[in-house]
Amino acid sequence: MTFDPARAFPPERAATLDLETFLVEDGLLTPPIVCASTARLAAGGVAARLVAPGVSRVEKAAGVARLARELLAEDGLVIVGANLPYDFGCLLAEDPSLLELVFQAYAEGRVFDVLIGQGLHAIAEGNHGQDPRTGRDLDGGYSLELVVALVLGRVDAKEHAWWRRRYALLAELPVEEWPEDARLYPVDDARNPLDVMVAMVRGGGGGVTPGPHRNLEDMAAQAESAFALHLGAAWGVRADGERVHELRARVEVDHAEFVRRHARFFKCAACGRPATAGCACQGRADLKEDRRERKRAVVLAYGGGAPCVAPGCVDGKALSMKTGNRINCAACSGTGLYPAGAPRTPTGGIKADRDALVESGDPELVPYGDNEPEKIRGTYLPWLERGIIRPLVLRPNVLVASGRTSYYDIVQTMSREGGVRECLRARGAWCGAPVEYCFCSVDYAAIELCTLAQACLWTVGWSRMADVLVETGSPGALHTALAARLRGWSFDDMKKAVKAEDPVALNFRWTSKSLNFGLAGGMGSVKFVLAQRRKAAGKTTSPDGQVTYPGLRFCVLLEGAARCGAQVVTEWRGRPTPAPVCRRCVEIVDRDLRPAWFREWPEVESYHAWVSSMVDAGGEAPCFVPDGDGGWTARRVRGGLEFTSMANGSFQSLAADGAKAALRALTREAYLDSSSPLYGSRVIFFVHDECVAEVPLDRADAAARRMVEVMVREMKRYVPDVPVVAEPALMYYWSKVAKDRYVDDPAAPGGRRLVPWDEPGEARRAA
DNA sequence: ACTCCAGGCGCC
DNA sequence: AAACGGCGCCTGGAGT
Repeated sequence: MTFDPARAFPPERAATLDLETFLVEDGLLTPPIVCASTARLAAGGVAARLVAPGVSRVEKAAGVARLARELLAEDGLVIVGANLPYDFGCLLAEDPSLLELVFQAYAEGRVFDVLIGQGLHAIAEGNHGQDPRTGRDLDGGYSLELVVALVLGRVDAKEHAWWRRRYALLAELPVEEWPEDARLYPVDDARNPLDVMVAMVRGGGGGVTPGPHRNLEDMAAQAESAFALHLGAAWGVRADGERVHELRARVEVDHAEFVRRHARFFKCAACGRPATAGCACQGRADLKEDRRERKRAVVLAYGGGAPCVAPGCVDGKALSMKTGNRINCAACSGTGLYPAGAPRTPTGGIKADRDALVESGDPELVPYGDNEPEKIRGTYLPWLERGIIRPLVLRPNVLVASGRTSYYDIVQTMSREGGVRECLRARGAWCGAPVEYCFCSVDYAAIELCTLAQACLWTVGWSRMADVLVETGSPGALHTALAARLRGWSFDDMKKAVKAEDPVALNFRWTSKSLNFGLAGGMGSVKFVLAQRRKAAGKTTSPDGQVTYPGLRFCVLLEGAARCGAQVVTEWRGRPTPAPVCRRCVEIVDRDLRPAWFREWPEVESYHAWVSSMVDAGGEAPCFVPDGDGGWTARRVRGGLEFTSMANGSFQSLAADGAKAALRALTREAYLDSSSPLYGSRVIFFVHDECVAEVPLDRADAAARRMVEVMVREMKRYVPDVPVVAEPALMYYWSKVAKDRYVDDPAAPGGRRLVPWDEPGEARRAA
């Protein structure tokens, strides 16, 4: 039976809801309501009206809440809007008694968000995040204005928008005294989503994506996920002032030292003079990095140095074709040096990233490449500092092309090292919270291997990876099993050796883990070697102990080479490599490791064949979900894919969909189910396979156990034939190194109670 | 002063 | 035959 959007979301049973509110500000995502507007289809057209009864803001807000209650309670009515979680968030702040009705509407699939609808359609079309008229990337997701233009072809969506950010001024005035534009704008804003929704489900819009839209079968899940994300985002997260200040002090010291040591790579931000020369602005302007100098150093370190021979290039400068200005010569990236042997960027520039510096072996460039404090200083600290006085509220984006989520904030990309995450602190008396909380973080173990195994069961019909998972019940066993095979040991021997932290065993397990995570998506030998020489992948010490390399060096680890990179290649199988790379490492991977990996998981070859056939058939991938009958179906498709995107996307989207289902279930329970140990907890944010919640300290153990239960249960609905494991940790400060830590407690299940693994700030400092 | 882009880099 | 993917933010430099 095919899905019919006009049956699932009947326009004749739909009403829009849109609020005008005070402005969102730091720490507050649910500002006071001023008025609402609503629209629905009526005989001969659309009936839209403004709701702002009475004189005072409080009267108006109460009227708006009454309207919302009527709409939510109307049997079968579909609520339509743009970014509805925002409106519901404001409503719930105004009138918490609406909570059950809101969740119920979501549970019944009666919430239709036109922004999500446009994203879903774009995913099917293979142009998510782009303006389909121009192909250019969208700067901040889908807005109502954009969607109205794309679906209806109307460009007047914000015609009366002058008042949009000024409704606070009208809050205490009766509506009769409002300017006409202020009365019209909300009505437009209610009418537009309804017109859009009708086109999305029936077709007939006048724009470039006139409808009917594809993928709307996934609307209910994504809309509720958006609501769950928004609730967590509005709750927000606090930063610990003392830790942030400590971190700031530390990185400023590090930064000053770094600039002093590498002064020749810095120049005055105001006048551009080298930091070493001094200038009139000194002390008043910041220093900034001189990219040209950085690239020159790379060219020289990689054996270049002759003058650039490009036509028109004089000391790295050439004349712009457009403006005639002197700009950097494209051939030498402005260095004025012929870049023989230097690593290059995809567009032909000189690659001067950390890898290029560190691998140059140049005694000055190697330490210059290691500038971890810069990212902390420039990216993480400014954000953390906003969270000292007020909570950091987040701006989630429920749906990206892969089916995963993103944030227009940095929560999903917080550095695991350097004490950055550890600045986020669970609320408690220290910040005036009425309840003591701790963080509970639960993440899935190797979930994308579990979903890969499930995808293979569906596309290939069998999976040795699934067999091992079922046999061991442990995703980590996939790494151990491969390590055992690579080393020629039995599984049990490898397991024991790893537990005993035998260095050889650990090397093999690290290597295996990397192979398992990289190769399923179609990664080749060269990129694999390059990826594993990143700092985060560990480190490798030469047999004589004289050199320690960042990352894994297979020539050293597996074949005892004295040095990595004794021979370097810039071309492999007739194609240039993204960076110079150790020949022996590539050979080991290409000749031994990669084939061994495919022998270990032979289903992947067939899986890749399935991917190839789907790419050949048009590049449209089903985003699998179980059909409840042992097979799969697709609630969403993703178009425009090539081999590697589809090879990855097919298990990535399954993991994303399962994790989102878990997020929804956790959120429902935390808000609605007073009998659950999760009641009163708040799932603050979501990092693909990890849910981070604030849970009341007095029931943290039970809440954590329940989070694990719910997350496993929900993921199992998406990954029915493979075991799923979720691992909890409690902590006062967010951390990736947090492990589950138990104390004996006869009253707790199993006689032990999960407790925070770290200490609250005061205890830490005293210690 | 502003926008745009490439490059770089953090996470899963 | 061969092929990791998915994000968003910051910076410096070019263009306007």
